Amino acid sequence: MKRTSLGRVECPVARALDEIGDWWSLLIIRDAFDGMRRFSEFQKSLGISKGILTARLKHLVAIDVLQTAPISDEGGYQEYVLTKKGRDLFLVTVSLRQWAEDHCFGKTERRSTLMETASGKRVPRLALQGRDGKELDSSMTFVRKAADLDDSRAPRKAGVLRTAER
Amino acid sequence: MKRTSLGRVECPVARALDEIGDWWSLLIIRDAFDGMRRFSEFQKSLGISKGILTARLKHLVAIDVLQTAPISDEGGYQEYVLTKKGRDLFLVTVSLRQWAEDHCFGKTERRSTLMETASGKRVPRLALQGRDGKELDSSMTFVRKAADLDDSRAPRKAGVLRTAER
DNA sequence: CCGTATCCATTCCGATACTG
DNA sequence: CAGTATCGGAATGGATACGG
Repeated sequence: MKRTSLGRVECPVARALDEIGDWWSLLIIRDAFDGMRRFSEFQKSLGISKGILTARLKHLVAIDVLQTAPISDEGGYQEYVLTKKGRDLFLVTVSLRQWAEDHCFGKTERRSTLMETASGKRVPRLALQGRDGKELDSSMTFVRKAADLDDSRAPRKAGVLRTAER
Repeated sequence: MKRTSLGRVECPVARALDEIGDWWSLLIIRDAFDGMRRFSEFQKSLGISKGILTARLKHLVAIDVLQTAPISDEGGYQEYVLTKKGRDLFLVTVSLRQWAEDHCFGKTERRSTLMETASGKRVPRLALQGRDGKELDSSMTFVRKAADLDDSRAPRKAGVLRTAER
């Protein structure tokens, strides 16, 4: 039996994962942000098998995250280039990167770093600002279901979240 | 043969995906942000099979994204609660959500919405600000490899990115 | 209610060989 | 170089039955 499809649910998080939530897609996209465009570049960088890479590239092209373009000086081959939809995944990769920097490395382990070209310094932290300009965290938000769309009155689910201290 | 492990690579994006990059983990975490804590709540919400849910919850506890706590009024059962590491995934879910809102829904399709409790309005857009206060996109950044850490001089890879117009 | 155990189909993925 | 084809092992995931 096939995996349950998340393509038509109302939650945007689920839809995103349905499109790019597999093990390889975001890594391919990361490499594309890093300037890679050719089959062999991806394959070498990722250590992925050719068959899987072919399948993933096809999928990413199909959902318009990547776009193929002919390589002019070479015989009939394609290169894979990010579309607008693909470039818009930038903040996704940044959020993952910053989370992992905080939680997935030992003190002494070295890691690659995202740098700002203009200043030559590290890219600042991502932050979600509320309407009042202060930073929002999850406890200050709630999800309104699509069905409640017409109900412009307030948050039934606010304050529901209970989490561990640490 | 097993899947290549990404647990020890130097790229934080890869490490993040190694820990939470499977099909279900971020959906479980999304539900946890939504206030769910019990096995049956997750199972019902996700339509996931019990065996897989068990495996995923165990994994998330093992990597300290979720934490178990006894349910006081009930016999010996556990509830699953986000840790700090888990709560810090908030921006990851927000970035995925906003991307999918932009690119994965038809004009007329309804979707759930992340709301700000205080104002009762939609959560603003996530944005990455550069040092100068202006918004950064991928073309204004580059990745410095760990090996280049001591080389504090500038960007060799800046401007390498080529993308499609659309 | 909260899982565990088992079964089975599908999918994933790496390895390799092959083609233009 | 850029794939395609095929193989086989491993993991995924749904369904169901069972136990505490």
